[in-house]
This record gives sequence, C-alpha cells and structure tokens, in this order.
Amino acid sequence: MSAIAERITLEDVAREAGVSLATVDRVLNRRPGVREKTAAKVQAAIAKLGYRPDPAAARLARKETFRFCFVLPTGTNTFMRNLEEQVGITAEWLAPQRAFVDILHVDVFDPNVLATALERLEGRYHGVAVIALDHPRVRAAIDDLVARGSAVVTLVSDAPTSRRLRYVGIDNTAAGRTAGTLMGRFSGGRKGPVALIAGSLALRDHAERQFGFMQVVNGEFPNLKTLPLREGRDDSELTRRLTEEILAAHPDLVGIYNVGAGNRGIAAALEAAGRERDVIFIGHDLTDHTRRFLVRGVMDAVINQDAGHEARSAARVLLAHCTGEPILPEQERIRIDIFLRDNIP
Amino acid sequence: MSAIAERITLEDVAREAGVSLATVDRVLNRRPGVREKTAAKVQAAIAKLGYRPDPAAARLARKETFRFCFVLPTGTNTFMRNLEEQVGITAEWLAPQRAFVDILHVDVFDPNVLATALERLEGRYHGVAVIALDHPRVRAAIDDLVARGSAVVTLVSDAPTSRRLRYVGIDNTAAGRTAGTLMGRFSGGRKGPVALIAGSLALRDHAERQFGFMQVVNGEFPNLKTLPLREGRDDSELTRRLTEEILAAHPDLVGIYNVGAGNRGIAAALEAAGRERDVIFIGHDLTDHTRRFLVRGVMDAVINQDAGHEARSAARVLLAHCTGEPILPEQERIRIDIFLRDNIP
DNA sequence: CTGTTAGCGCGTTCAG
DNA sequence: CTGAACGCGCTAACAG
Repeated sequence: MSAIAERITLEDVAREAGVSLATVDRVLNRRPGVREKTAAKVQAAIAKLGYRPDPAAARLARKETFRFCFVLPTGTNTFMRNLEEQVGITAEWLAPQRAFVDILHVDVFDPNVLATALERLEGRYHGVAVIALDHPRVRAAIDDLVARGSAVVTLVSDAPTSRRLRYVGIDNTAAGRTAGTLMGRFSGGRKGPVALIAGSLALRDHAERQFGFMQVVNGEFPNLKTLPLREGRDDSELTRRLTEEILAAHPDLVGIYNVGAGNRGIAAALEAAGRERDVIFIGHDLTDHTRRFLVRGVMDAVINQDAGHEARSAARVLLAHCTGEPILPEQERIRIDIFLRDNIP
Repeated sequence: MSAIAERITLEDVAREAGVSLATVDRVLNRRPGVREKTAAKVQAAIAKLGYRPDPAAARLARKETFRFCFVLPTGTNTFMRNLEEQVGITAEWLAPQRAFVDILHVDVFDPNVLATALERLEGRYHGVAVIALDHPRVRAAIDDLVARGSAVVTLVSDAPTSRRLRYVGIDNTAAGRTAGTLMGRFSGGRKGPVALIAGSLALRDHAERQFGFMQVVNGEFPNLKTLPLREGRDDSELTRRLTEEILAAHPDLVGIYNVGAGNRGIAAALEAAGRERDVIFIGHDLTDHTRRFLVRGVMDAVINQDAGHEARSAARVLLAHCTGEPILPEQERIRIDIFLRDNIP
C-alpha cells in the first residue's frame, strides 16, 4: 500500500549537511566542539530529512553503563514485597540497556536512618529511586545526591519540595477521595460512623489519603461521620486489635477505610465478629490477600497502584535522564486503579 | 556493591560449546541444519552460562521488515478515533523495529464487508489486527488469513472460535458485571427500574456486557429491575431519543447503563429532563465527553479500556510472533478500568 | 552439516 | 574544531 519508509541514518544526515558522521553525532548529543554554523547546518539537515535516531543501535554502541539504586523499606508487607519483585523483573529488562540496579533495604519509617543511607550513596550511582519520607533531613539528603550528579526519583511516597527529578506514584489525595466516594455511595444513605486506620500519619502518602477521604466523606455524605484516625503501623496484628476495639465501641459502624497496610488484621477482626457483610471495608493495594477478601465479600473495594508500572516507570525515567532521551509523560502517569470483586485482573 | 554482571554474548556460548557463532545462531533461532548432538551441546552451554540474547543487536542486524495491518471501523465515535490515534503513535514506535503498519477502514457492523476486506488482505501482511465481528464469514476469513501465514489478533471485540493468535481487549462479561455491581451498590437499596442501551447485540462485546450486567443486577440486587434492552446503534442522536422515551415512561427510573457509545445523547436527555442527579448513569470509555460528564456529576462511573495499551499490546503480540520472541502475558492483559470523578487521569 | 565474514546504525577513540 | 576507523552483539549470506 504505502511505500515502506526507508530508514534515515546518521550517514544520510551527514551527507546532506556536508559533514562527517562524528560531527553529526556531536550536535545530536550536545557535545562540545562544534561551530555554531556547522551545528545549524546539521540541525537543518536533521529537520529536512526527519531523522530519528535508532535507539537499538545507540544502545549497542554505547560503552558507558549506568548504575541505579532502589531504596526500599526493610518491612515486609505484601505490597512492598511485590514492588521488590517487580524491581527485580525491571532489572532484567535494564541489563540489555547496560543499566544495573542494586537494591538497598532501609527502615523508611525513620528519617535519620533513611537520610544517612542516602548520604552514603553519594557519587556511587547515576540514578536513585527512593520511597521517600517528607522530612527535612531526607529532603536535604536527596538534594545533596542531586547536587553530586545523581538523578533521583521518589517512588510511591513523595518529597515534593526536594530537587527530585520526578515523583513516580499515584496522587494520594485523589486516591483518598476515590475511597471516600466509594464509601459514601456504597453506604446508600445509611447513617453511622466510619473508621479510618492508617500506618502512620508521618508518612505523607497516608496523610494525603486521609485528607482526601475526609474531604469527600465529611463534605458530601452527611449521613457518615468519620471517627478519629487510629495508627496501625502497617502491622496486621495491631490493626486487628484496633479493629476489634472499634467494632466493640460502634455497633452501628458503617465502614472502615484502611489507609495503609495490614488489611489482613481488619478482615480477621471483621470475620471474627461476623460483621464482614455489614461493614463496608475499603483498603489499598491488590495482593493475594485482598484479592481473596474481595472475592469473599469481606472487602468491598481495593484502591491499587500498579507496582510493576511503578518500578518500570522509575527505571525508564532514570534511564531516559541518563541517555538524554525524552520520556512520554502520558506513559509514566501512575493510575489509581479501582478493583471490585468483578474486575480483578 | 555487587559486581556488574558482564554481558554474556553469543561468542561466549560458542566458545563454551566449542562451535562457531553461526551454529549457535542456528539452534537459537531453530533454523535447520544442526545435528542433534551439537544442538544439545549448545543448549547446555546456553543454560550453563545463562545466556540471554540481546534484542537490540538482533533488531539491528536483521534485514527483514514486517508489515502489519490494523482494520478499524469507519464509524467515528470518540473511542475509535482515540484508538486510531494510538495506533498511529504505536506505528512510530514500531518503525525502528522495522515494522510498518497500514490502517484499513471498514464498516465493521456488516460481516460481509468485513470478511471481504479481510480476504483481500491475504498474503500481504505478516500480521493483522482486527476489531472482529463474531460471524461465520468473518471467522472463515480470519482462519484463511492464518492459513496463509498471517498472524491475526482480534482487537476490542473477539471472534473466540477463530484461529486468531490472541484476543487483545477486556473481558466484556466481567466489564458488564463490574457495571452491574456499581449500579447495584450506588442504588443503595432504592427500588425501581434500570435501563440498558446498547449499540447492537450483534456485537459480541455488547452482548457480553449486557449479559454480565444482568447477571449481577438481577441476581444480587432485588430492588432493581432491568428494562428490556434498547439498541442505539452507537449514535448520540438515537440514544438521546431512546433516553427521552425511557425517562418519560419511567418516572421512578433508578439508573441507565450504556453498553456502547453515544453517551452524549444520554447525558443530553438526562440534563434536559433535569434528572441527571437522580438517575445513576454508568457507561463505557473515557473520552473528553465522558470525562466532563463525570466531573459534572451527570455520569457516576465510566468503565474504560485503555486504547493506547490495546494498540501497543496488539503491536507487541504481532511483532513478538514474527520474531519468535516470547511475550509477557501479564503485560498484555488489558485491564477493566473504573473511573469516578475522583480518579480521572 | 558447520565455519567465516561482512555489515546493521551508532558511539567512541584517536588522528589530523 | 573535524574526520576516519573500529567495534558493540547479532543475522545472513557465502564458503567449506
């Protein structure tokens, strides 16, 4: 049908511009040592021929390798384990692109430990992806890394005022609002209290989710009253005890929104009390557990962020920064997934 | 930290196995002309060294180019226009991989026209992606294409009993169930009828969505009664008129589920009647229109399939088939997205 | 049946 | 400041 578009190569551009391959390469990669005039000629030739570099060839020829470090929490909740697995898969994808990743485990709940760990990374990596804590010391450590030439992306949890290249994760306020809307609409006008459990409000993502949830529920669903938030430290055992207390204190409880991890504990408490059908239970992160809870009807909705997407996106952003390639912002936007019993993947 | 994993090349494998590059290449690409015993030696070496081929180098060296054809509907509803745009973007991504795509416009509502169009493609393309119609003639045309050596994937709408390589799209029954659950839960026990509008039940995806929806609503929400389905031919003008009729006939209407396109018509009729707050409106496909309807509160939920993902996935599946590379099934699964006002991307 | 060799398009020396 | 030449890992012709 249409004529096959013959590939335009650097050589074509060089011929068109009347210069050599190396010169074209220099202007293309913004390397120094080219006169303005020749650079302009080359640019013109590139534009005229519509030259598009062949990434495959570039990767093959490139000698330089890149080193990335993913800083992940020591904790072992299911989402983080999944994320780590996805980072591993991403690493395999990166190897042919001459990029290699290390994984560093750190107690992300402690800003000093995290900051110290980041400081130790200085000068050792081209790129760092970190589950951030929004704390002055951590911010400073990120800024230092950037100042020393590392690219830094925040992953899952942001430090917005730092000099990180980009945040790879969901909009947690919107996620909280989404949970709030689902809670409100699922309640169907039923009057009563709604409980919130979070890991820790020191975590920016948890605080934002709570904020978004309250905004919607308190603003638009007057039949619901949010109970004071309890902190479950993302620990199943603790969330189970908290849930037991809440259930005992509020026989008319309409719903529970779990902002963080520890869904297993909540489910256990609900089932032990025989109120799993009665209480709307919305939480985060699709795991083997939450999947089962959805199917059994214990959970009513799960808000999810795709760990695989996040790991790949962080890697792509870092790599693109290193090679100077552009990114497709649309592809890097992490979506807020809603899963019901019916659309579990 | 860890030693950089040196890349293992074909040459390493050849040395380990005591053969030449070409021989390794032959067993790797399952080309004929190698004795069982040497093949086994090579396999052993590959396994021992953990060799992983470098796709970049392979693409660079490969002479062969591939031609794909995307068969899309002539109709111009927003989803299809978006899909076409995404196919265009995918084409740019394919060019460096030496694959080139043509787009063919066909009236997909007419099985004979579609089948004839497919028949004309025989022998001209390495791969074909088609919005299928589940009809004997279409099935036969697909099977013929496959018999003549083309790889065929069905896109968005499947022909399950054909010999297509794969279906790239969502599980429409599950999508209908998802809509049903949302409708039921959003209704909050309110008693009354629910209307269904589809493009045409001759389209397999529409029929399946309807089935899933009815399954859930009739089975689990006794407060709701589904009205007989009306066909709106995916046309806004027609769906508007149908909606007007439905609204007039059912002052106690609880909700409308639009299985196909034409959301604009329904929204217009709801707003004209001043019942947009009152009637739960759930439809498919996030577009500029439905996005606005969500924000305005006219629509309550939109079920979406990511057109960009579908286009890329179809391309990846076809290309992988041509080059003999494996695919990651997990990455090719098209998700059923739920969008509320709060999580619009 | 198996080995040798010439590129694919680009990055990267090293000479001019 | 610019150009020539080599090699990345692999495929595909051609010899043997």
